[in-house]
Amino acid sequence: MINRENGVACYQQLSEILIKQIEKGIFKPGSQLATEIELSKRYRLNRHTVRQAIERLENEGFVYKIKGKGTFVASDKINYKVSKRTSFTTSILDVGLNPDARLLESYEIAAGRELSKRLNIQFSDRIIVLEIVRFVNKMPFCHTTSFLSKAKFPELRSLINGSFSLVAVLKKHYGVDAVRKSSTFEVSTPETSDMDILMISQKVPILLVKSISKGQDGEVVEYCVTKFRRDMCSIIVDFNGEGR
Amino acid sequence: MINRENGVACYQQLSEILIKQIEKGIFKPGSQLATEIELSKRYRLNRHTVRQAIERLENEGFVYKIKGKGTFVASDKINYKVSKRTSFTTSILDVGLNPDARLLESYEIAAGRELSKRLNIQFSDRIIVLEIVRFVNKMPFCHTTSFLSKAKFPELRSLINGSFSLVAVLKKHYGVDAVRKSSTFEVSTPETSDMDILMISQKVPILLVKSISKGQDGEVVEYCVTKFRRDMCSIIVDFNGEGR
DNA sequence: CCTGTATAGATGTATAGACAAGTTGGAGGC
DNA sequence: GCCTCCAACTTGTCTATACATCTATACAGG
Repeated sequence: MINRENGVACYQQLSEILIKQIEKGIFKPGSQLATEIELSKRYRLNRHTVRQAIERLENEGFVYKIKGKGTFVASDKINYKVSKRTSFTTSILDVGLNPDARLLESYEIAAGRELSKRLNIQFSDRIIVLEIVRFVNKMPFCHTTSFLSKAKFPELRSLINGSFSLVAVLKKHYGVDAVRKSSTFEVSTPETSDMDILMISQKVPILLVKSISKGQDGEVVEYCVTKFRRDMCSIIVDFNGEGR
Repeated sequence: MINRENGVACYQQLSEILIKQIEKGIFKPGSQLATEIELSKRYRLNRHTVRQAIERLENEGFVYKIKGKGTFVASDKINYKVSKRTSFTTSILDVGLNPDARLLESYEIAAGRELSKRLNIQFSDRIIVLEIVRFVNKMPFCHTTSFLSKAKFPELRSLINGSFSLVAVLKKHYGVDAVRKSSTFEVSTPETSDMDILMISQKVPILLVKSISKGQDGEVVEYCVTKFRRDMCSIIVDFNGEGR
């Protein structure tokens, strides 16, 4: 199966063999791949070479690994829609899945240089920080850190408790209609804390989305940084839609 | 420098040491990192362990490697702006850099199942395919494959020669005002052909953006797939702006 | 001056062995 | 029956060695 004379690295050949098998649907999502040792015997390769091959599958989001258990075929990516007005809950419900959220922490900090610029407030103004983990079908999906001006939303921390639709709280209690204005997309790798929260290894890339929302008056309402498990989603940006 | 008792993998410790050094600006973009062997001697680690550490830096876009030469500190990412109407050229000029493009290939194919759906045409209709590589400051930046209906733009292939602003050609010769309607963002890894075109190794992730543009009449004009070197850019989506 | 060769040094690939750490299931004791 | 503990199996980490491949430089020969 592995050609050792054609100049193509063995681990790349094995990668492609495995990807083809997965794409053909030979394995169902969640099913276990052959173990590293089985593969190394079957293809007459060293275990490290097999690991190199599987590493690429992991990076591409085809498989995930659990130490002590094995390597498993990943589920299809979720098509996560982002537009001016989409919220997490509606986006996930739209694709027929089950959204959930948990407020990890809420605290206050001084704005500092970067945040004061983003939120268009003073350097020493207080900022409310909300950290929320969102789940899809009970699996951790993304980790959002939101920054809002304390002066504008003084009671936000107590209001948010129990409700995870920030947009709804802002609308109901402050009459603010927050609309996404811009988002920046980057690929990164998780920090230690994110590894625990999102239950991934450091080797799995994450999609980093930084968004700015503004109110009716054009003032910045929220700056948020969301870390998506990149193996779980592809993100669809709708330039037109008001969403729903 | 490396603590072997605290339960943190050596390669992760080294990763963080190197990242900190780079972030502090000790190395300027383009400067060479210590070689693998130097690092392995300095930190008393095996060369493979050093390679594991550097692999993460490469994945994060901090460094790039050239076989036979060494490992080099990468430049800052380009903030590439995408909105309804931004074009590559204006986006790059906006950030003060030098855009360029080259038409790799143009050819025709039958639509087939997926493309006919995307372009809203018949299964057997002909499609014009344009492959364009775009450069920033002479460095390959992205690879775009555009799909357009041959019936709508019969002479496109000869018109496009020499001009790389597809939008301008459509406007000038067909009176069509193409506006981006939606874009899908995914992280992937390059195919063999992309590795050559974008001059990257298979290990460097790429950002895959699939976009749909429509004309004034609301009909789909273009479906394009763009592969960005993810180490070279972060992408900013503007939900409001008409761009320019 | 140009060219081809030799060499040193860099990363890339493959192999081998060892141990760590997490998971699972079964044997054995209670 | 239930619990504990151990053995087997899995992935994770580290080391060691060897050779391939590519780059750059130096140098000899034309």
